[in-house]
Amino acid sequence: MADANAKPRLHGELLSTSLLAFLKNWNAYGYQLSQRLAEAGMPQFDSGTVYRTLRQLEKTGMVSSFWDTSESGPARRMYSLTKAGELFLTGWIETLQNYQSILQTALAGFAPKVPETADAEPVDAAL
Amino acid sequence: MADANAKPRLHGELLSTSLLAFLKNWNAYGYQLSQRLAEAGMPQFDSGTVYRTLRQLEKTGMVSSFWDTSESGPARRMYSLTKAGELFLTGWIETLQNYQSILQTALAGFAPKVPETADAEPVDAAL
DNA sequence: GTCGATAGATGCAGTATGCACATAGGTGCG
DNA sequence: CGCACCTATGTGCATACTGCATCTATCGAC
Repeated sequence: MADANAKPRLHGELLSTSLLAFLKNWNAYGYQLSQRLAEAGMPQFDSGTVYRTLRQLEKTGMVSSFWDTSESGPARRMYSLTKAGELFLTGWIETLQNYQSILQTALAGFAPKVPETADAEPVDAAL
Repeated sequence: MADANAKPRLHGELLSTSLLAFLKNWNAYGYQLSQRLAEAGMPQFDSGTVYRTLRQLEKTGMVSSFWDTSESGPARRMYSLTKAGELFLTGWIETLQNYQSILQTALAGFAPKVPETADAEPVDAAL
């Protein structure tokens, strides 16, 4: 999962959140979302996973979809965000913001309140 | 995975990154990290997963550890960040920052550059 | 008809995860 | 001592998620 020279790759909750965010003010279908994410500079990820994630989000009521056959070409499954999805998205945004601020705190010298725990001299990272 | 009333839960890369960040200027052991994360306001997560993740990070060379028996009580596995871990961490921080900015863009009215694709009027999220 | 792009989906093998439980050292107490 | 409880780490198992390859299908161009 975490390989030395592994490029960060989005999946799981991050992918879900991305998709919901893109759908916030935009109705789109899987192929489109997959492309936009790639264009947006996200590390590329599996389109199969995108489709499956979307179906999952639908199953849990975060998005709703219908087959769009108005355009020519293969039918598209158009997705749109539901109220539940919006709420869920909001929750995640908050969590991520909180997460980032904790990360920053941890990186900037020290972590959270350290009661009386070990002193732990800033050892020169061994390898 | 994404349940309507599911509270965001950290795992995967997010958990790995958290752990590495905490270890950046601080040597600590699993139990400690688990507690700090909880105290920091992170959604609570499985301690078993934390331990396993730490072992994994060690296996991939991100952290190194040794048994600390200096204090009384059960032996502790003290972890410290390696050079590789620092690099990996840096990469992830960047990715996450990029990720967040994309999220923000998507949330703030519209997503990434939309070439000529569907107009998609800002439909009032159906349910 | 065949090639390529679009659009979505699935099978499979490998991995990650949550939950419950196991192990063990140490302290406090009657 | 016996026992409860906290610290500290780990494991087994069933389930879920993931990446990769592959499959179907529609349409336009040649």
